[in-house]
Amino acid sequence: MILPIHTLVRSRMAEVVGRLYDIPAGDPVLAAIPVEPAPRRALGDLAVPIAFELARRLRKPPRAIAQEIAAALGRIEGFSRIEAAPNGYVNFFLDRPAFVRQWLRTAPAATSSEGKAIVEHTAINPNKAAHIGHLRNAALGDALGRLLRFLGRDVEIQNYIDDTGVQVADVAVGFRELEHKTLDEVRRIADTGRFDYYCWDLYARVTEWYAGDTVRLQIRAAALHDIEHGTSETADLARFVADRIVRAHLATMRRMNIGYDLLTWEGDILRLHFWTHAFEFLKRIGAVFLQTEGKLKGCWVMRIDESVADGPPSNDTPATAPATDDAEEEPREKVIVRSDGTVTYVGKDMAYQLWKFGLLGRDFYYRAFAEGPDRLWSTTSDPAAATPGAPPFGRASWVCNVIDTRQSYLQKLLKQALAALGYQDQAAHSIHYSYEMVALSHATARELGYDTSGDADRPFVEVSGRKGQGVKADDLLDRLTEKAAAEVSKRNAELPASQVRHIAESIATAAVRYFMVKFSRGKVIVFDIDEALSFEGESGPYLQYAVVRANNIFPKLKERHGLDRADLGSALAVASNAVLVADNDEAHDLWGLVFEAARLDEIVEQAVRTLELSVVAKYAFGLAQAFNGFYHKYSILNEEREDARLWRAAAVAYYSAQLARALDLMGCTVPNKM
RNA sequence: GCGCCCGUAGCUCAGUUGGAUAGAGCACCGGCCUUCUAAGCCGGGGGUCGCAGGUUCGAAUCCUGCCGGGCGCGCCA
Repeated sequence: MILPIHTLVRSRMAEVVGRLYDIPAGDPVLAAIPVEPAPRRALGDLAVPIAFELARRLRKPPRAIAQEIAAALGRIEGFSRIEAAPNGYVNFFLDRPAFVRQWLRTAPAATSSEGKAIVEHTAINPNKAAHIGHLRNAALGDALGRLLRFLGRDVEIQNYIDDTGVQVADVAVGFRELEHKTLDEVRRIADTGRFDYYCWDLYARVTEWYAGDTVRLQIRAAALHDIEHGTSETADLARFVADRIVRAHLATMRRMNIGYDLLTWEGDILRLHFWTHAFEFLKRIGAVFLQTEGKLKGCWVMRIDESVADGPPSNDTPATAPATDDAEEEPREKVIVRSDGTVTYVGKDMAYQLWKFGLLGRDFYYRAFAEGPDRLWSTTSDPAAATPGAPPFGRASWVCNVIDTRQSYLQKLLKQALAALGYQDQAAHSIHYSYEMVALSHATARELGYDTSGDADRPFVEVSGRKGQGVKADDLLDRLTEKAAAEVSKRNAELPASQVRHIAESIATAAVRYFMVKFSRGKVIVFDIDEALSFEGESGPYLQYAVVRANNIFPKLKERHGLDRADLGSALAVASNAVLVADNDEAHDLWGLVFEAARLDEIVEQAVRTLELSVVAKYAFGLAQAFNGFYHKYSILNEEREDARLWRAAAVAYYSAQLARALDLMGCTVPNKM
């Protein structure tokens, strides 16, 4: 664990500096002492630049201060050396042998006393196949859940299903009006082919059909009404479509190693009158009110406070808040309940959010949606359909909604509604995990045969389910699997087809998942098919390969030297430390690999704190690079000095375990061959 | 118009709390498979960090203004 080391360095530093220069304990200089990884192992492991900060105050050159601090620190348990660099850094050298021996033992599982965290992600409209935009969402959401669990948090993953929205209604209308199909006929289509692909095309056709004559929009409105209330054929059709498409999405996500704890259906929120309940709250408190004049007359609206921050709450309120003295600027109002009495998406979401925090005073019924090793629960509004034994869902202390940045405005409203109801704490723990969208590069759009003339002067082409324009998730996975299978067969001619297939699937998944997290979240991914299909350079397969090669060493080590991977720890206990503590490239390179591998915990902590998961991807890649360099430079099996062989094997064993953990955090598995 | 995001090598992107010589992948050029898997490694060329001010011992990073691009701001979700 590297974290306690930072803490140790910080506290000893604060103590010594405070004593040396008579600085009180509360001084900001001592409150947050920066501890950085040193740029090169020859310079040290941890570096503290505090002397620069003190230089002006003490009117002394940084170098002299650093020297005084280093001398005063003396010896600290766990460090072999502490020295002042000529430029003013105080550098800490870890006791290498002690740490390698310690790290080689299995790391204790982290535990957290914080309450349950709910992560909502995926939430694809159940009316068409999943596309690459949805993959980014799911890859990020799933990885976030894994990171939180890594930190010991109790995590619940929810997938929201909008089964009563316009998108499902549109496909139901398509089957009825364009294809004149009965429910039984639609069922036959679903049973005999790729239903999500079929609906993908149908949805695009319906969109065009509406555009052909706007009168047809009334049909949509009627269908929507039917689905929300009625037990009509259209409602049955919509129910069927939603159920089948959800199952298709689950299958797609399974290929990505993504699963859920609970499916929450919007229809259940409606039927259980969650909204009615939430509405009473909001009315009583005055958070929503009936507009009696203007164009919003007859609507229940919420006044929008533009000052509500999007990110984590900052406690320093800006004293210089810009005075909105312009009277002509009328306050923004957001419709929550339409004049016809129906509730908008925002309203339903508020009720859902309140439920997530256990604030609604109502609960769903639950049914088992899928059995098997990863049992999946689903909400239901029918007590008779409930399955006994459901765990206590909801009641979280931290809620994170993974939704792209285009919904920032609505997520802000959600937060504000909680605050307006007096739930300041929950509002502060209502997190919008916002990320930028996925678009298509012109080259890829052209390759897929889309008409991009409308986007000719734009930097990229929009992905649009409505237009049926995009790369389907399963198509991408299929292409990757096919390509990976060819590569695996090429290298392992003796492998049976089933095993090739299995490995290829693992590679394909890693390729997609790594691709989706390697970009920082604020960056638009301009999806280029050739780039995504690459297995070289900074890619998931590169990382997998770096673990596979390392793991291959151990059976041979056992065979040739009779040394078991599990016994490295005890073998090291009697090995000489010389190869690790020398001041030469060999020692620095060996230690460098181990030290880098040990930074995983720190990286995870940073990724969760900043909600920037790309740091995990970048770290894993850098670690793989470090190993590949080491692998080429230093042999293990052919190393003649026994101590060196032992330390190297230990370093590689530790590295490979750590990189495998990092890969697992991104939902990637490690094949035994590639 | 208002709000949020982006601008770093030819292309795609990293750059942590402001800190040591601004890095990586792709592409390009040159090397390395009788030695643990070449999905790899080593070397090379390639930079006004959008522009201009400011703060600081120190700025790609923080502040202000501007320029360019994207996305929001609906009785859609």
